[in-house]
This record gives sequence, C-alpha cells and structure tokens, in this order.
Amino acid sequence: MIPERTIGRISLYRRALRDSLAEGSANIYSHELAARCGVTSAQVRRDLMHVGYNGSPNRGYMVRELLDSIDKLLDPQVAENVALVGVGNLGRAILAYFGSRGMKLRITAAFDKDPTKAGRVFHGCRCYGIEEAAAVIPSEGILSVMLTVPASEAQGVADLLVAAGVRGIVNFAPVRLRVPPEVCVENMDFTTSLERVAFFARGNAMKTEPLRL
Amino acid sequence: MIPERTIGRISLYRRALRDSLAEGSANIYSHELAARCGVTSAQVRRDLMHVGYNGSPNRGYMVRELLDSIDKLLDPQVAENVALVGVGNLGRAILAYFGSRGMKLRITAAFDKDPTKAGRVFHGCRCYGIEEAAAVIPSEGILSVMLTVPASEAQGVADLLVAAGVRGIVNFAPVRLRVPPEVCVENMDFTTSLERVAFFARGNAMKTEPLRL
DNA sequence: TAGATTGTTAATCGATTAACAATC
DNA sequence: TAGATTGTTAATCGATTAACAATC
Repeated sequence: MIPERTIGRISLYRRALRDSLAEGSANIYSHELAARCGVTSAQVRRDLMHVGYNGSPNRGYMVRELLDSIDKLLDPQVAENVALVGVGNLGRAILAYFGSRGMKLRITAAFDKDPTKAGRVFHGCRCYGIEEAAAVIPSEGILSVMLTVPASEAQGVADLLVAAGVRGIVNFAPVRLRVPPEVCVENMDFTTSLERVAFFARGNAMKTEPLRL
Repeated sequence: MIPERTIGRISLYRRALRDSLAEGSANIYSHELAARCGVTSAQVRRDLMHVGYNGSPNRGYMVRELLDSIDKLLDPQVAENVALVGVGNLGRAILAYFGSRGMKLRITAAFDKDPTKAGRVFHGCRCYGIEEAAAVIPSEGILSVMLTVPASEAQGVADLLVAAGVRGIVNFAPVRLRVPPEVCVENMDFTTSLERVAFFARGNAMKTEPLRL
C-alpha cells in the first residue's frame, strides 16, 4: 500500500531527523527536512502522512515524536536477523559495515559455498555452508538477505533462499532474479550504475531529476 | 533525452545479448530478450528504438548487430578512466571487482585522505592523497567516480570532486549529495535498501512491480 | 498467403506538483 | 489578527501499457 519509493524516502527523513535531533532542534518544518534530503517540501508532507504522525501549522513537526513514529513504521518490533550470502570481497565489506552498527536489522548469519569458509567468523558474523541455509534461515527467523554471490550463481542461490523462507533480497549480482511475486528484490548493480552515470557524465542529455529517490 | 531508466535497462539488455550470443543465437525476439531481463516485450521494443537499430518482423533483432549498436551508444569512444574515492573495505572490494574486468570503463585512480594509503597500489590501482584530486582528475580525463567515503565526509569530498571536473558520481554514502544540475548522481545506499526490503519482507503490502528497473 | 513480430500512436496508470481551505 | 505551515484535493506530468497498421 505504501509505495517503495516513499519507504525509501522515509528512511532518508529518519536519518536527517536524527541529525537534526543531535543538533538540538525540537521541531522542524517540511521545507527544512526537504532541504536536508533533497526533495520538495510537498513531497515531505505527503510522505509523512503515510507515517501517521501529524505536524501542526506554526510549529511543523516535533522531531522526537516524528522520529519515534518513523521507527515504529520502519523498524521491526523486535531486532530482526538478516543474512548475507556470498562471503567474497564485497560480502566481507558489507559485514564490516553493518557489524559496527547498532541497528534493529542485524546480520547474524553468512553463507558461502566454499567449505573452507564454513565455520569461520567474519567481522563477528558466523559463516555457514550454503547447504545449511535451508535449516538456519528458518531457525534464525531470517526474512531478508544481502546476496553477494557471482552472477552465474545468483539465480540458483536465490531459488534456494526463497525455498528456505526468504522474502526480501538485496541483490548485488548483475542479473535480474526471477522470484515469486511475494518476494521483494532490490537491485544494486555497480556496473550498470557506473555505466549509466558515465553515460550522462559524458554529456548525454539527462532528465534533470535533481535530488529525488 | 534518453531517460535514466531506459539507459539502465539497455545495459541489462546488453548483458543478456552477450549471453545469447555465447549460446550461439544469431537473432532474438523482443519477448525472448524481455524474458531474460524481466521486463515486458513492449518495453524492450520501445527502449531499443532509442538505440537506433531496427529489428525486422519475422526475424526479430540480429544479436551481433544489436549488440554493436548498444556498445556504440553506451560505451565511450575510447577507454575511459574512472576514479574511486575512499579506499576502505567497500572501496577495495569494488577495486577488486572492477580490476578483474576488461571494460571500457576502467578505474585508474583511487583517492583517500589517509596519507598512509597514498602511494600504495590496491588491486592494481594507484592510490593518491585526496588533495591530489584537483590535479589528477583533469590529467587522467576522469569524468565519473565511485564515492565510497564515510557519510560525514561525502558532501565535502563531492564538492571537491565536482570542482575538479567530475560530472558523474555513484554515491555509496547514506546521504543525499547536493550537486549542480549538470552532475549526475546515482545513490547506492545499502542501509536504506536493506530497510526497504526488510519492510516489505515483513509482509507489508508492496506495489507488485515484478521485475522492472 | 497466413501468422507472428515490428515500430508507433493512443490510452492508461501512477506519481509528483500545484493549489487551497483549515489551522495554529 | 496576520502570516506561515499544515493536510488534502485537483491538475499535471511522465512513463508504461495496450492497440494496431505495416512488414517480412
């Protein structure tokens, strides 16, 4: 019911609101929040309606309360386990990045097909053999994964993960995954992104979409 | 003039066409290409009109010729240099990834503010101090960069890069960069993506957008 | 030819923006 | 109150989809 883009922007607002709170602001106006996130103030107001927290004229939005409402919307009720599949260079970089963070979403399991990696711990995260996924994913209550395996293996691994109960995939492999409609896939393809950016950087006309999600 | 999304999809078509060529296909129909990329055949036909190569009824598209046309559209005339800024875990993983590829886009320079990294070579790529960017970027003809610095430094570094002549940024930091309108920014924010995917994986209704860009 | 596919135009759909009454 | 901001509706915009004549 809430569009994906809106969710992405709300995630940005949250980050900006945390900064704002750290700076000591008690309240914030839509145009201020918009400026921080690079969107229009109308968009901020419309997006915030999805959050279910109302601002008031003259005072705008109370930062603390709005932040709580966003947390309530975006965060799981309890800390949620996430897995990373494919412990290569990129996978380990992601483990390092998320390992250092106190988030509601925690990477608690990594998987790799390389048997020499199984049993080891990378950046504080236990690595399992990929064949253990069918057992570990349900037992850890894992619903979402970061998929950092080579392109040639991505589809096969994705099938296996979905069968194990995964319902969300952040896919770093440069292929489109075919998944059932109830599974949410977000593609993060470095190569395509770089090609696209380089294309427009070379001077090809671009739709002037300044700072939107 | 060509929408960003179209460019992204054409990049996907290229990958699928290469696979198709490797399999020995001489020609391909829009619906076949669509199936490989997870888009509709109408979308394929419309996107390919931007490429400037015409298929024919009954035979569809000649794979080899279409591929050449796409290369001509997407690839720079000569090999193009790209920089990576921020040689942390993620930066090094990206260097390793792109280093092993024979692409028209080559990462030929890395930058980091850490003086102990300057002068070293990471995965075959020379690392410079960030203060050298103003000189190296123009001399290497670099137009696009991968930006993998911490969020707190992203805006400052981006300003510096744009001043040095950069016109395209793949931004991995979880902040929105404020850049002049002629600069193309593509955001790759792991945290936001994971939050979004996890949100829908938890069962929140999602717009059923099956496999589109 | 008949049939399937193409390029292209018209209709649809959804998201963004503009406008505005209500509110503090 | 006056003025700025809010929530919300109407208008706009762009992209996707459907439809179809042209083509091999």
